[in-house]
Amino acid sequence: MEFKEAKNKFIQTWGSLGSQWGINKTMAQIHALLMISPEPLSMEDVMEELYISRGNASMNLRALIEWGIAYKEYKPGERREFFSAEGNIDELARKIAKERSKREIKPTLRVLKDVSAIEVNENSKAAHFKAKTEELYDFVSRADNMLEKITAQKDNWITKTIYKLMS
Amino acid sequence: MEFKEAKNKFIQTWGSLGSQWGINKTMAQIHALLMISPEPLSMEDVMEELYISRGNASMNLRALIEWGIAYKEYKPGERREFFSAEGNIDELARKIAKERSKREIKPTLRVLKDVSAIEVNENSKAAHFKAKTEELYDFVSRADNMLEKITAQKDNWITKTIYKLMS
DNA sequence: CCAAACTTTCAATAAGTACTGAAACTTTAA
DNA sequence: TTAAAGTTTCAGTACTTATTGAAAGTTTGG
Repeated sequence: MEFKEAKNKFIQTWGSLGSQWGINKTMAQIHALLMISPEPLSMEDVMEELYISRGNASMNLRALIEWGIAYKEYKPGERREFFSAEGNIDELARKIAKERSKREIKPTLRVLKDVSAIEVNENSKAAHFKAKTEELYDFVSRADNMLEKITAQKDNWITKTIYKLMS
Repeated sequence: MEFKEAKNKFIQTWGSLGSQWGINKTMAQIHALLMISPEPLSMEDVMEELYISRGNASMNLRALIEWGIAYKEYKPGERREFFSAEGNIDELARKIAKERSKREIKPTLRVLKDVSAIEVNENSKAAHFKAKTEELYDFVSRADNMLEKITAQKDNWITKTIYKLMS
């Protein structure tokens, strides 16, 4: 396999991985492209490499920046903006975990808390519902907590976690 | 909030959570319905509760069974099949983690291994690509490993993990 | 072996999501 | 202050994915 082929394969794979994880395909592809580029890229570069429109590039670059996994850069003497990806993979994973917790886990916890708060009399279906959703609330909040603890470890959190798990 | 309202809210929330995580909405909704039902449900029950067609119910029930998070049950004297959800949440999470690792992480690792195997001469772009994808391979395989270690712990793996992380 | 009860499949279609492209907006340098 | 360079927005459209529903398939009891 030569470079160009490998590069395309990587970008496609990262893109489809993204869509399986609720991140849109183009956003993940742009991220892949920035990650493997030694130099920051202009929006024009991104458009040309991925054959996408200006609008699409603009929206997804913005989303990447909001997630904190891409940065705008300015080159001296250049008017346009350049973009680069978060280079530290640990940090990348940490930011993704944080963002998903904020967007998905936290809202889910709120709903679980609400729905498990129903009053139950002798209705066995309602009682079962209350018990089950309470159990889920408990589980999800503990899992979220675990994720926070794992990613809070500064450098090499994966290695540190594996090490601790062996004890 | 009364039972019926809470129940709907829970099913909707679980459904949209599912689609954010690459599981289809109906599959997640059926799972939610089975989880909160004290008794196994027939396909007819599922169709009526969620207002979905027979085909849809059939396909998604099958998918849930393939994932190992729902079971077929037979009642004496009843010809039709009944369905129930995995009742143990620890086990549920473990099975989901396992399935996603198999479907997404493992194939990604294969691609990362392949693309990082390119030969590089003095081409700096290719060299950077190789380094970056090797780094990603390393990270992802360690993360997958960590997930396996965490979920391998028999009961209460979340609690155990949190405890170990505090050391 | 048959027909009734039930389940699965899949082509057609609906629903949902992402993308384009042109217009509006913003910034910069002269 | 202006126009050129660059960026964002969003309505319309294309593309993708999920769902229906009817036909085909399967199982069971008599």
